Amino acid sequence: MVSRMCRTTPRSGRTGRPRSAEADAAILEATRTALVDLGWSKLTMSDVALRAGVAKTTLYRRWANKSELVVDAVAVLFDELEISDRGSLAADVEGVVRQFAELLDRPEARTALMAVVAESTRDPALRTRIRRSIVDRQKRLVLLGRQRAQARGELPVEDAATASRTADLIFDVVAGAVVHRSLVSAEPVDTDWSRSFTLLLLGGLRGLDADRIA
Amino acid sequence: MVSRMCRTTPRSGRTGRPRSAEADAAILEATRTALVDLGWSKLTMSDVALRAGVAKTTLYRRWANKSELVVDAVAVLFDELEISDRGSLAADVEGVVRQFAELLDRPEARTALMAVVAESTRDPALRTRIRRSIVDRQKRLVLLGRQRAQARGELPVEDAATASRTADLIFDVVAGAVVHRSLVSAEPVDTDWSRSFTLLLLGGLRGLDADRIA
DNA sequence: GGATATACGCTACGAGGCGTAGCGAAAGCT
DNA sequence: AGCTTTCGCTACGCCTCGTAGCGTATATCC
Repeated sequence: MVSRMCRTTPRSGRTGRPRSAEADAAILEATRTALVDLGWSKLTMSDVALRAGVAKTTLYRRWANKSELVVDAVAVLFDELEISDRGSLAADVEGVVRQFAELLDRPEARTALMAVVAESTRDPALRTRIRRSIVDRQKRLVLLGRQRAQARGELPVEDAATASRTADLIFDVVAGAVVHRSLVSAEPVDTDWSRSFTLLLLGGLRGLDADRIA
Repeated sequence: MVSRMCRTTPRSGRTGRPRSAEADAAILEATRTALVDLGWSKLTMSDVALRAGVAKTTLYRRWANKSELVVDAVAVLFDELEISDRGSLAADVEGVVRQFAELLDRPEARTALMAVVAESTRDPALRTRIRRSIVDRQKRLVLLGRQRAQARGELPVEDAATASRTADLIFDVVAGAVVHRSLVSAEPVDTDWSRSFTLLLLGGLRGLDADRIA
């Protein structure tokens, strides 16, 4: 639960007045509500500072720009995702797909996510920040799901290298498809779609195994 | 090939001096090179006007804002995609995946695509513009690929409703996965990945059929 | 306690983008 | 011709960005 919050170096030296943790929390909260009210493009640093009851300079002491601030503000939302054991791999996948879709329905998430990814195409530092605080942390869902499925005998056990590549593939397919469905196609991720998608994914996984055996 | 280019109404009444087609082309071209040089966030209307050798006011007579201009400038890139007949469904899918990945490697495409999608989450007009000029036009690839595969006997023929839903699903999975792989995970869409992904997808499609029969 | 070091709130500022208004000139159409 | 619309140009008000400078507050170290 220790959110790393790797903002502008808070000076590892420990002398002087420490940064206010309340200010941190207020700023991130204000950023989220500003995202809801205004969206990414109309969100301004001055507005966030005003909402947080903090001076604008305080924001710039912690975050270099809007993108980095928003990544930190939104990252915590993704920690709510979890893959609960529903008895079968299909049910587990379907559950996490629905959860992810609900997350993307929240205005602060949908407006921020694509925007920071777009920004990251020209900002390597931002890209690694996104990976560390959002993307990589969600791979746990894939790993856990696979682990459970293997324990149930639904999926074969693979060597480490293959397992890693397969997990990456699954992650891109699941996250990509859900994001594309809800943000680009702008169609609902309802029960029907989730079920069809899960069927497609699991069938595909069996195909991968079959290919490996053959 | 008639690019609809539905910008600010060019006055369907036909009297008066017509808009310069050269200006149109110069502006869109300038927008693409500006995207390469500066990226989405640092691209300015003034800069595009300068590059195009056109007054800034001319831009605003045609496009309401940066997002709409960029959508039109980038849309033409997607028309280059084609699904050539490579003899098998697997080869066809793999080919279009690689093509799409190459497109997303171009700096003007990668920086623009996510940005306008992000913007569209708060701008319904922009969203429909994106759908019409980019997304929907690419579904032809899915439809054509399926058609060929059915002719080869690789895929069963379905009724119209099922076919439409399946096509949408495939589209979201393919486009979503490739975008996520290259822009979010920032990993290369190389031969290995394309092959694994195709295997997963085709295996999944067989699974969908099996489920429908059972 | 005092010295030091940092964070904070505040004000002010220059730089630069946005989008519009108003002008005279150009280029079509009837 | 006369009408209509576009074009290039200049100028403008509004807003945001990100920084500098100041006095004050709050920590740690001696």
